[in-house]
Amino acid sequence: MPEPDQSSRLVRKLRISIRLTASEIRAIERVQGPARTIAADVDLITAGKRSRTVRAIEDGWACRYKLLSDGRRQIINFVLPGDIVGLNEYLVGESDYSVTTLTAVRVSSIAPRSLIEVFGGHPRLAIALAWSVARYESMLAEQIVRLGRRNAYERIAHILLELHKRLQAVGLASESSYPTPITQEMLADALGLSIVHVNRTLGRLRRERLVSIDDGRVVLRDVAALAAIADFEASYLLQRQLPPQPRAEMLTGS
Amino acid sequence: MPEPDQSSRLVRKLRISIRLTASEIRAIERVQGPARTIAADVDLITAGKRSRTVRAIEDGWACRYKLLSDGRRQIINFVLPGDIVGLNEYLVGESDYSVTTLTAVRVSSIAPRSLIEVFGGHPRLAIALAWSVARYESMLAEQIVRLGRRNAYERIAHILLELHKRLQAVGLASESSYPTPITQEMLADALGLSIVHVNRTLGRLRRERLVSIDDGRVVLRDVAALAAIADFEASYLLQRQLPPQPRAEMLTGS
DNA sequence: CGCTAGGTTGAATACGCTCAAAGATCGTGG
DNA sequence: CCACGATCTTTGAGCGTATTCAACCTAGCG
Repeated sequence: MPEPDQSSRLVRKLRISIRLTASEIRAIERVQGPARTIAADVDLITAGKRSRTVRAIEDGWACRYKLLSDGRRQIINFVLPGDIVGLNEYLVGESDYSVTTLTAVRVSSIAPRSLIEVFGGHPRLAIALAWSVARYESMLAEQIVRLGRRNAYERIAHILLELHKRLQAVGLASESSYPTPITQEMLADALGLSIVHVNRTLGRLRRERLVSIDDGRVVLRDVAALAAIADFEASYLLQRQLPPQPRAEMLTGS
Repeated sequence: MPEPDQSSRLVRKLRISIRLTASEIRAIERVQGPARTIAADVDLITAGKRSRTVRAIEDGWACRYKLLSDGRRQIINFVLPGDIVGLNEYLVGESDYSVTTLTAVRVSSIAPRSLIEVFGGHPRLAIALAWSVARYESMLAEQIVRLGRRNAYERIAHILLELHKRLQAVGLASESSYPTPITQEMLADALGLSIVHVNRTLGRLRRERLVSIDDGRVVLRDVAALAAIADFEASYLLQRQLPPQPRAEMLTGS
């Protein structure tokens, strides 16, 4: 029986792209401050305001969203354990979007300077981080395809599969199900649909024994059929293991 | 009379975020190889293939897109002069998306290694690049909002305004118009609409004397009205000038 | 026990799609 | 030089997906 993985979610996430050494793992855990808990429905980042804090999500869900002036809301993407929030905003100095917690969230702060110091000593970690930023871009691109060229039925199937893969990567999903705080309203705002239509479409998926969401848990009853419906291709999420000495020259310039 | 700006599009783009010194400008121009021309409808990057070339677009239009297995196409974003293509793909080693030229395109190659060397000597250039990557992410996020929460009329107004601002930034648009190779099919694929519906909606915008696209030129006849319709907020594109010594510590770790 | 948040359902409507056909422009080959 | 094909645009008609409005249900909580 394998012993349970006790490392932080951030470590688990970065591990996907690179096999980390013990010293690298310690280095990551050193940049993370002590974890603290933030309640649900609190803005981590507010649109239009300066943002100088970088955080790693340890537990709980958040989302990045934007409001139109008439109140319509669009969720850009969901933020899950293992994700880093605020790096982009720190860089630009101010955010165009808000990030809000959907549940109580356990986060640790990261001092950007200490991040840089660590990268100096562990260039492969810089690569792992750059990789994860690149994967974030791929997720945004896939969200664009989802909204632009998939119908409601396909969109829901697709996003539920994506969340499954992402949670699996950090050890938070079983083979075919995962706990979730997601409401039909959140799904509607993420998928560019109305609540009513999400409800009806979820009902159809349930009647067809493909997915159900009950009691805070998504159960994928037929992953293969769902993937076919959604034209789901997980490669944009999967991160291949880099070779022992990956393209370190990229960042060190050596 | 101000003399015309002869610098490369890449320099002009990077200049937006940072006031560049003469030596920095020379450094940028040194990393760019000689410009060469690529025909229209040629893939610069092909989905699923390894990609090791990084290019700066000097002239012409391209787009990043993805095909679903049944042939539906979604354009993720348009790639304009001044943009860099392939950095993300170089990092991940392989791309999930294709990038194809929409017109003949003049590009210069950038050797990633020389890029790193230059950053060593000019840390502010690294910041300018990171900034432009962050702005790219903002554009993807705004495309998500456009597709998820705007109707056809608003989407078209919004994207035409965005293209205007982006082209203005590199000196390719006048106060209220710009040349464009865009077809109604491209607009449809970018905005998640059918060609027919794009045609009808463009017709409406033309009849209302808001925009017209004629003879390869977009003419914005009433920018203020368009911005109101689209709820267009240019802040996600505008890049503020950094202070003389910007957060260089971020990248140098000093 | 009443409030709130979330989920469910029906009916009418509207936005956008598909299918179909035809006009316009341009390059090319007979 | 004109005909032909190719690409892009335009328009009509009918249909379907998704929206809006409205009402009602349920569970949790103060």
